[in-house]
Amino acid sequence: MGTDAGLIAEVIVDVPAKATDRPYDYRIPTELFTEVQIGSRVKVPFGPQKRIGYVVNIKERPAAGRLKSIQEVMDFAPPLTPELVQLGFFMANEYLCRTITALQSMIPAVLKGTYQKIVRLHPEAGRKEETLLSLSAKSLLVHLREQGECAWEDALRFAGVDASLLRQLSEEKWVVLEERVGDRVTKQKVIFVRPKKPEELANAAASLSARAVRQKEVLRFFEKRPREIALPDLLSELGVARSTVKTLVEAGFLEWEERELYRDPFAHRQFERTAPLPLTPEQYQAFASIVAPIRERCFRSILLHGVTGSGKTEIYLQAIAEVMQQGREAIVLVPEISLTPQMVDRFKSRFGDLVAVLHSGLSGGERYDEWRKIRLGKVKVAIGARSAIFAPFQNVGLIIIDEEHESSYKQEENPKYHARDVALWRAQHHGAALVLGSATPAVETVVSAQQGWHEWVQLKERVKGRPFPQMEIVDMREELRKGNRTMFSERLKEELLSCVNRGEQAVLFLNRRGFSTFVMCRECGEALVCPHCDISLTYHQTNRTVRCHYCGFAQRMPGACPHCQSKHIRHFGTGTQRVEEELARRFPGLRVIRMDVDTTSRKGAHERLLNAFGSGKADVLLGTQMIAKGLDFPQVTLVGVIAADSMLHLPDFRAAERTFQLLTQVSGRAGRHEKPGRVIIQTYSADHYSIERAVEHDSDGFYRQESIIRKQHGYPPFYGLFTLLLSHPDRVSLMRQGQEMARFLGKNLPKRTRLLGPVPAPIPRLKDRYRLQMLIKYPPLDEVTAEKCKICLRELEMRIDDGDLRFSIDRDGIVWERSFHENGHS
DNA sequence: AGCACGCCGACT
DNA sequence: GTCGGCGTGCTC
Repeated sequence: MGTDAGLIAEVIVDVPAKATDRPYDYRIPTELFTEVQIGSRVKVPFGPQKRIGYVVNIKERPAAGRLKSIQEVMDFAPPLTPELVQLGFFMANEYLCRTITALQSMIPAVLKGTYQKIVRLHPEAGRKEETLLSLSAKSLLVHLREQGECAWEDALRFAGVDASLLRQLSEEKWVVLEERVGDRVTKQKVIFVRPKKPEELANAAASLSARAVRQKEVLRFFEKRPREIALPDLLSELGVARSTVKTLVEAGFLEWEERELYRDPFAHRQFERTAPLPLTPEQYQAFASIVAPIRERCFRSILLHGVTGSGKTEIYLQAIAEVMQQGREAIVLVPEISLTPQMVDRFKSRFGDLVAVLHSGLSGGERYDEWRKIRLGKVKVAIGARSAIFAPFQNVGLIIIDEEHESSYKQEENPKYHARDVALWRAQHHGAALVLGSATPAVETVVSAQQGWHEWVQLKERVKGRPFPQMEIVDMREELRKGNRTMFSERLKEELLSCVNRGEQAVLFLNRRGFSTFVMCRECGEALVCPHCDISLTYHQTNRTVRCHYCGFAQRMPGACPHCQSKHIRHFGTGTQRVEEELARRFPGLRVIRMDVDTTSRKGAHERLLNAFGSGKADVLLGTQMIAKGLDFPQVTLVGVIAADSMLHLPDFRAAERTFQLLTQVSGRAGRHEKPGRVIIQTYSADHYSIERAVEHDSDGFYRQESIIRKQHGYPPFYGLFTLLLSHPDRVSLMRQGQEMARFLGKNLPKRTRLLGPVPAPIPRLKDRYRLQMLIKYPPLDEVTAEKCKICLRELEMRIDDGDLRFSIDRDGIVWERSFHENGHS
């Protein structure tokens, strides 16, 4: 400790509290001079404790008098680059979150959770006299004898156990306090399977009993492809059980071997190298617009507005090749849901092992490995979901956001960033090209393109001149009048039948899972509501339960109304399970695959179901949201949307936009290959513009109309929006504090703003917490006012003294044209 | 967020 | 008298 000369590091400490959200100065010991860099993760003494922090600046003179020293540098290479540190400050300001929270969101989880603190029984503890210990200490020891060990946090849950007691017990050798590091082992054991005698596979198959269907399937697979394959891949590819393979190994037809290898999710897969495909004139023009800023090495953003099937991916691939030729790197963001093996394969096939893939299916350690390849410059392309925008490259030339309108680019937890905003910041920082690709861009993106902030490139043709599917609206009010009270219109039934009779496939889309949407008593009119959330419960037929889709609450379907004991309690509305049942009744023999959260929650189920459908094992694919995008099956010639208005009436200013996007995206699933496609849209709101414009393939018309409405109602992108959400376990306290906060805001918000609320949030109670919402609107393009709002909101947050009150702020309609670099961080 | 310090009630 | 409850305030 001392004040003498030397280098000083500014450190953001790993304490996500408002009081500690600022850099602290530490002396850098001479022996660490070369190791400590901006972005380094370090251990520092902080008050009476030792904590982790990130170096955000290095300077010569300290701000405070007495300085402590950095104790340790934790990694070989700093996990953050100076650019990402700067970005952290930007995000903290922009999204009103703690700097440490922003920085932590940029690195893989294994680096932040760093270690779990564990309390273990000391080996000597068994032989010691316990009588002198306090009651709480004894009860903890009893627990440890049973469990062996427990997490530090759990130990503290014992009455009377606190940190000082634990430390004392550790000094007296009753327990061991241990810091356990996360799984950062880079080796993995994988079993490989191969045929023993490839030439005898046919004979082997013949020798099996007729009942060994699965075994024969495996042998036939190897006949076609007599190479070795990793066991997990074999299982997921064929959907067979491990035991099936084991039987074949024991019978001597196959052999397997366990090998230790460096974890690489794709190492054992073979990729056919692909060459660039020739581009159509339209595609070439788009390619040229992207490549121009890359060659000039200056920032530019491009909205690539291309109809479904217009070949955007090939353009991305060729633009990336250009970037790599310059020795720069590319980041590709795709929505998690479309980060399918097919998608990844396309990139891997073109660029081989120069690609790192970051998706949620990876284990913590695998993710860390991929991330490290980026950090160490071993790869040139990073492809992944939202958080891949933080890929620690140093020389980015191109950032691509595919399906840029997707709501999954917005993070729902703190920091509540939008990957699009972060991408813009990084692209500006690097002088890179930013490509926003979509068939149905977000309204704000279209508007800012119209205002000239993005180059707007349209792709209006599908590759190989395939026609757009014919789209048809069926007005369900009309059906009702004709006496058809089922969920299928006559048109849909007709088309479904003829589609299946031609031997082709259909996709049916319904945005609600479960069997019915709500359960109501016909006697008293009360609906069943989740006891924790104030949301109607959904009936699930398979196990006769009612479930809350928000918190997971489930109970048996009651036999009588809990309010009036009447037996006349019934479910209403339509979910995927009910459609499935109805299909089975009306079309006996029809083979249906249902895909929703309930059928795809098991690992690999998603892929297996899609593979089954793709290989013709079903006539109909019935599903929710998750089947809307990215699917490409040549045999699909009919798409049916069972209730197009299911999301139209939600209390969300983006409801119309979402409906238009959804209809356009699902319609893109039909007739992508040689056979022409047809789309049937059932709705009770047949004349709504979002549905009409989608059916007419008139996106310009939709954006025009939607812009007018957004402007009229004062919504983004024509107004800026802060959405405040307050939640509290007690309704009365919440109401009172909501009123107080509104009064404070009313007094302190800058001029030119409007405060709306507080009103109950769209979900008024969630997981036993009541919720209130407030909106602050401010004029467009007015970043001065936005900045003043942020100051006011920070002050508001400082005034909260109720530990039970949770307060979160969402931002919308951030203005695009302002140069982020002139703002915020120092 | 932790953790120490400090100030009041109920126990040997 | 002291053990232990949790309010208050600080962390380079």
